[in-house]
Amino acid sequence: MTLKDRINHESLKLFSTKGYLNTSISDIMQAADTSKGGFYNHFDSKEDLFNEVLAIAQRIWREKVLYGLDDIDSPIEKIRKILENYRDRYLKDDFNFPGGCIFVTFSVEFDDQRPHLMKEVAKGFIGLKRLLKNLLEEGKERGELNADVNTDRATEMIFSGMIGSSVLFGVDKSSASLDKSINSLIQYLDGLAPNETKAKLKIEAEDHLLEV
Amino acid sequence: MTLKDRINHESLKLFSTKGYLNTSISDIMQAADTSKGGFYNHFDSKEDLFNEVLAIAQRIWREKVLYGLDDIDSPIEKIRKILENYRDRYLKDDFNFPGGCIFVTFSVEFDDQRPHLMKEVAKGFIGLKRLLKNLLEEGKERGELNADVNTDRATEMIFSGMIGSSVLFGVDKSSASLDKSINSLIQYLDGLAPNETKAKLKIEAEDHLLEV
DNA sequence: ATTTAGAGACCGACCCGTCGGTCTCTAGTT
DNA sequence: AACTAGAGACCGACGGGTCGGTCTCTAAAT
Repeated sequence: MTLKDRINHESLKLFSTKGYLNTSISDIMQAADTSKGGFYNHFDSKEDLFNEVLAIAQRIWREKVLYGLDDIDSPIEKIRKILENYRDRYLKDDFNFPGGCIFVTFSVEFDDQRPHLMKEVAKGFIGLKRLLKNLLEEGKERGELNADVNTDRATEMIFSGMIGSSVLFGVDKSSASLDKSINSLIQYLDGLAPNETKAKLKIEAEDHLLEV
Repeated sequence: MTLKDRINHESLKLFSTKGYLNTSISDIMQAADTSKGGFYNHFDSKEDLFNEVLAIAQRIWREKVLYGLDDIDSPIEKIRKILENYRDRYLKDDFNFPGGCIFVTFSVEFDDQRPHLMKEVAKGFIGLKRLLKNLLEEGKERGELNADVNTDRATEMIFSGMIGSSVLFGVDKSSASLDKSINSLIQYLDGLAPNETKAKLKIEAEDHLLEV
């Protein structure tokens, strides 16, 4: 592993835990076991490093979260897979992101003070949201969702649920509670399916008949 | 308005936009139009200021988000009111929190580097979650929720949805998109109600009969 | 009513440490 | 001998915090 790779990887970890602004070059030097000279030999500036690390983080995110999606045909099952990947392969990835979702960290520290950096980070959010929306719409077209499901609202629920879950995982660092919140999203997704809804519907209709 | 109040209020605003660690005493001095001496005459340290500001933020949060709850009997309607307050009275409160939810900002910057400060912030999250859970359970007991609703999961959905919404509001600062994400949560809440579910159920049952 | 003493609000120069970044030098490779 | 990766001394700006001092306001003394 070259020094540059080491700096990139250690920066990724530090940024995910401390954020960009609160990570100093000294922190990075120490973690990567190098010096000012070693650092500035490979990077023009801290912001230069940031851009490289962001690109790496996005690449890893894609690898982790979109893993195995091509093997799945159903758009709704793809979303389930995304949620599972997000939970198990991305947020719990202590090797790359010991501090939790790096994009959430970035967005919170950049939103009001580093607009030009924020822009790059926001692109990722927009991409994820669009992906979810497209999959939900395709799922609905294919009849995998109940006809009365509003895909816009479902997108909002899953998307903000994912972001919220990762913030809360950052707070308590508990795998168990991360599982709970992501599993709730998966259950929510299941609840949008027409067959289950209809099964539930039948049972309740019967109950209702018994009651009346 | 005394200098101390001014410092507290300006700090509240600055912390909500820039976070605690990235707000300097100089920033605060400038915003409150005072000097080092003026500042340290009222506060022992930056952390001392933080504790005071946190208490103020929590008080405002309660005032804003729990506003009008006592006039409502139904626990589920209370949750609806909380969501509406959270959307209109809290997150859009530019006077106190121009940078969005201050607790999210704090939690993201503290989670891995200021555990003792994190603890205080986390208490608020725990309190909100418990409040939601209690209301949902009470709502279910009263028959305001469908019998098959899992209150634990519903709590997770609403709670992480609220947190996620405020992060995303911080990113795009768009009232319209905040409305969309909070309204989706309200619609979700409505979907847990037994009457609506049964009405929907009936209609769909009829449709199903027609199809078969 | 006037004087005056003291409390404390407020100012800003200053301290030391750390920040991001530059520069020179060394040691190893080719 | 030429080149280069890396080391670390160094720079000015800025961080949180201190300190000597001024100004104002109140309350007791006259």
